[in-house]
Amino acid sequence: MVRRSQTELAVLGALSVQPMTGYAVREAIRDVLGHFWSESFGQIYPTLAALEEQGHVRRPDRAAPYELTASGQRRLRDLLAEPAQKTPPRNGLMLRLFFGRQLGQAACRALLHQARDDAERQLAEYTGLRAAVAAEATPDTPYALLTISAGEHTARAALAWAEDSLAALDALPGDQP
Amino acid sequence: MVRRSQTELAVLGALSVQPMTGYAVREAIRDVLGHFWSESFGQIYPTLAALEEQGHVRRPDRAAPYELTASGQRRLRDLLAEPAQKTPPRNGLMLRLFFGRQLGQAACRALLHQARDDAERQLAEYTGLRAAVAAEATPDTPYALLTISAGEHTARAALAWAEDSLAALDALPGDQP
DNA sequence: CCGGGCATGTAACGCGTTACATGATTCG
DNA sequence: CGAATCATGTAACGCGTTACATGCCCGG
Repeated sequence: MVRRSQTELAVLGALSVQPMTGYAVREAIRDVLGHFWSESFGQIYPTLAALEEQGHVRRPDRAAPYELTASGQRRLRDLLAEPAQKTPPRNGLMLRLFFGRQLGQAACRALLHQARDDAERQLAEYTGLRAAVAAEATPDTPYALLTISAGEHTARAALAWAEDSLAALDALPGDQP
Repeated sequence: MVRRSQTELAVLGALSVQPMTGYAVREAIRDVLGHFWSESFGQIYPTLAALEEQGHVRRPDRAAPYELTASGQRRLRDLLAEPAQKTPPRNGLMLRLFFGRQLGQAACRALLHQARDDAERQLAEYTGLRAAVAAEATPDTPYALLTISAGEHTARAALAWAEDSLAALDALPGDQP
């Protein structure tokens, strides 16, 4: 089974919004998709070069931003229609908590505090982001809000879980912090 | 900044429960940590070989299961104490929904249905798992329950989000399915 | 005796990150 | 004029997956 990169999809998607330089593509992915996607320079530039060679993107001249061609537009739709391949799970926090007895109860509490604070900060971020996105209504806005909503739900779940878990550790016999 | 693998940690952690062959380590990771961690054969065997060379694990003879040495025990605690490095986010579902206008409303609905069903199935799985783990009380049980609880919270959040989102798409002007 | 599970590895490959190198432009 | 930002790339490396190769042992 071939494992295919989804970098191409992310780059084409970014360019479908508006023409951009490679640098701007990276910024767009970091700032707009950053909550659920990431790409590094070392991926973006070679991908753009390959896309240009295949005629999916074009630059009027070397200084101009890349823009989607008709074939690139088609390619984007094809890639979007492919099933999303899930990355294998790798949650370092869970790995540590699972072996929490080896790590010690106090350290586990610290990890959970950290997780709670992270979730709170993220939730605030999403709330601000939602306001910013909702302000300007484009045909794309409803879909962007879907992904923000997912972030909010996830952050709230993480928050509740961390607090449940801190309570559960408190109820545990043994050294209290 | 060095990016360090956490495979070593997962393998040492598995062996901290009981001595195991490489094959059993893989099964344990798949069946017990599977909800938040994954390793493949191609990682496990070389890691075991390296750990053996460093004296962190030992095999009485070539057919026997690996067991932790005192130094391996120490190594495990050191690795557990290191901060969990988060893998960069890569959520193919969100990527597709974000560009949902290009993909089409009907296809988005299909993705969300799929997500809802997945979340429901997972939730049921966690409930069963919780019962199984809670049945046998060991000092490790409370920590295992923490990770199961995280799974439950996450699955419930995904479920609620998918249903919210389906409703939001229904409210959208445009082609209804 | 044969199929399936147990068991141990290795080789090849692709993906992705990090670090390095370089230059233009802009702004204080 | 010097620092920061914009901009484009390349090289090296590590991680992880997949596929391949091999053999043992046990139950039907």
